[in-house]
Amino acid sequence: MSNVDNVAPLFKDLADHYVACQDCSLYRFCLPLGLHSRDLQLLDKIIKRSQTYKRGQPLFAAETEFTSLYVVRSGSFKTTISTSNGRDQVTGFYFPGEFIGLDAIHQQTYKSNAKALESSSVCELPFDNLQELGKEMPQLQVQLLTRLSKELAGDKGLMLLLGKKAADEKLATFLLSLSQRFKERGFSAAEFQLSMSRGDIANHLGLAVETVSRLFSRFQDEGLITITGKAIALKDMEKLQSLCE
Amino acid sequence: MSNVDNVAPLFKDLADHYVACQDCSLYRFCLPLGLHSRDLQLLDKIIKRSQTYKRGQPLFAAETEFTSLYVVRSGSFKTTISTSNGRDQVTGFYFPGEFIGLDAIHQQTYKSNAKALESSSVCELPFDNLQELGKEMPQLQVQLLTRLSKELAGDKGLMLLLGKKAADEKLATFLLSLSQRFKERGFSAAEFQLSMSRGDIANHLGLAVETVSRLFSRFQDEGLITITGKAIALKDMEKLQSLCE
DNA sequence: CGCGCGTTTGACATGACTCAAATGCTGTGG
DNA sequence: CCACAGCATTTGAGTCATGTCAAACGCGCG
Repeated sequence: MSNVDNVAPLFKDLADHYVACQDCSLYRFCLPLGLHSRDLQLLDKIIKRSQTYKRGQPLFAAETEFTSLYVVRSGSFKTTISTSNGRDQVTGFYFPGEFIGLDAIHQQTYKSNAKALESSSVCELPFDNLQELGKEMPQLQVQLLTRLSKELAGDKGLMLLLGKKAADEKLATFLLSLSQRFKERGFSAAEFQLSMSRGDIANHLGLAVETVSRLFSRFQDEGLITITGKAIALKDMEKLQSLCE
Repeated sequence: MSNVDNVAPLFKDLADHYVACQDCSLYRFCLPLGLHSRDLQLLDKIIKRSQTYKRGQPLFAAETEFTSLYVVRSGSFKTTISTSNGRDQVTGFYFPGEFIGLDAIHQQTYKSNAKALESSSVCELPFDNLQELGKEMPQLQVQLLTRLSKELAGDKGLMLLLGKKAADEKLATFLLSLSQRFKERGFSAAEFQLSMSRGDIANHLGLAVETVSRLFSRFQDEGLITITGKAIALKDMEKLQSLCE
């Protein structure tokens, strides 16, 4: 049994077969929210439910032509950007219902790399078609605007984390942010799987792998969490929360 | 003579009197770009050209109701977000033609504080009116989307800076980014005024004030820059550039 | 079953922060 | 217009959190 299947991907039921937006279990977190039935069907037609992506497989690469936005359908992804000398920063993790590629709109070029963290699938939204549709569906444009704004606000929070927080505060903030996102999707806020590696977490938080590893150990010793491999349980949310300020 | 007037604010000519979009010297960097003449006039009508803001004066405060987007007309602003225990992070500096408040759309609440860095003025765009207009002007929505995407891309770059760069690389990157933005606006890329304090720069880059001060001195010793007070001249762009990777 | 990589743990080095103090600039009030 | 008060900036010395290097471990995959 592969590592990938070992950890059941989120919303795995959506991975392999066609599901129209209106029947999709992600509907209430997703773009079409608030569209009328007729509009929904039009949107449905431009969505490409593409193949699945295996762990490590790129969804798109930096510096390639921007064609589509993607919404995670099942599994998870990470995005990274790189300096010219090869250092890179994990800019985000993406879970079902979340958009990937929003930062590519303005230059019509992807400026990040996006990779699957586990077996995953996406809904592909060809941007030109989406914009055509947007002309007749203001509500769709509003949704897009809102999504962009939400990611922007999240990134400002990350800037606070990266610029002002100590290592333990960073990790606590990260864990609670994941927890919150799983909770919103109807999963346990206290127990979940970390589909990304320690290296990815460390990179994302601006820390060394060793620091993250040591912190996981310390948090466990202090009774804040239980962690075995990729499975984590948050045991003392209040203390974690108090670490975040 | 006050400090504020000492340093001539950018686009000061726009500060005090009414200028229609089509006559505005910022037109080609601004929202209305690409709108038809008729649409431009409609947009013009919803814009509030509000009073000027003095140094330190808030444009809006975090946790207050979101009503408007703002475009800087003259001068400059900074935005900050805070942890619950009072630490705060400068999330951005804003110059003429740039949008402030885009991260507030999704929750209809400002989540940052915005403050003038010098005597400044803005165009206020009441969001509800803007959305009304957007329904009949897809081009306007596209512009908005593009602006949001651009800021998002910039923030990803800042995450790379905050997470992966050493102090001197951070400062070099910051200086060149300012240089680039001034250049785009038709100003000298090599010589400009730093309207923000050393403290603001340090905070924005995730450094201590002392570190920034020392780096300015070092850069000067090494012939990379000349700096006296708020006036800076970039003397060796290539070396600065090589520090950024 | 064995190789390889991700993870953990330990020892040490160091870049950047903190504390402290001198200096300079700015805005204010006389 | 000048003098003073207060804040911003610079510079120096010492500390510390986190990174780097190194090695052992163990899980997962072929």
